[in-house]
Amino acid sequence: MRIAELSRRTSVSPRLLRYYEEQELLKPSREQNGYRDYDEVLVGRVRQIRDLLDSGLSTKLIKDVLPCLAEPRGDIHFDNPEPEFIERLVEHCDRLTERIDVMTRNRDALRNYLERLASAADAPPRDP
DNA sequence: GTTCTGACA
DNA sequence: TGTCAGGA
Repeated sequence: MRIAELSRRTSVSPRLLRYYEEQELLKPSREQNGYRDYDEVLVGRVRQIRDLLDSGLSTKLIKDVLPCLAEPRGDIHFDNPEPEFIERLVEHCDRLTERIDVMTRNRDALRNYLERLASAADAPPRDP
């Protein structure tokens, strides 16, 4: 499919899709006229890139981790054992854990407020 | 009409 | 990231 269709199906602008290619996150083939030709499976890959980016991972790290995540069940890539790489991933996991904790607390606080609000509505204070 | 690359904000 | 230019 061409860039416009992938863009429509992933809600990612053509500009960004070209940028992802520039960062080597995607490598679509080309039609004879030079137009990018995206494989069906890339729809899922683009969404995965979006999720990873949203989680705060850099495009550089995503580039290295994508092939690992894309691997079929069980298989693990050991060809990239660089300690630096592992360290970055561990750091990111830690950051995510921290954010999840913060969000969980915020959600619980809001939920609690909402519950008290509902209770107050059920048993309103008697009016004069 | 659609996409491409490069450049600028 | 969006947008514009100048081509194909």
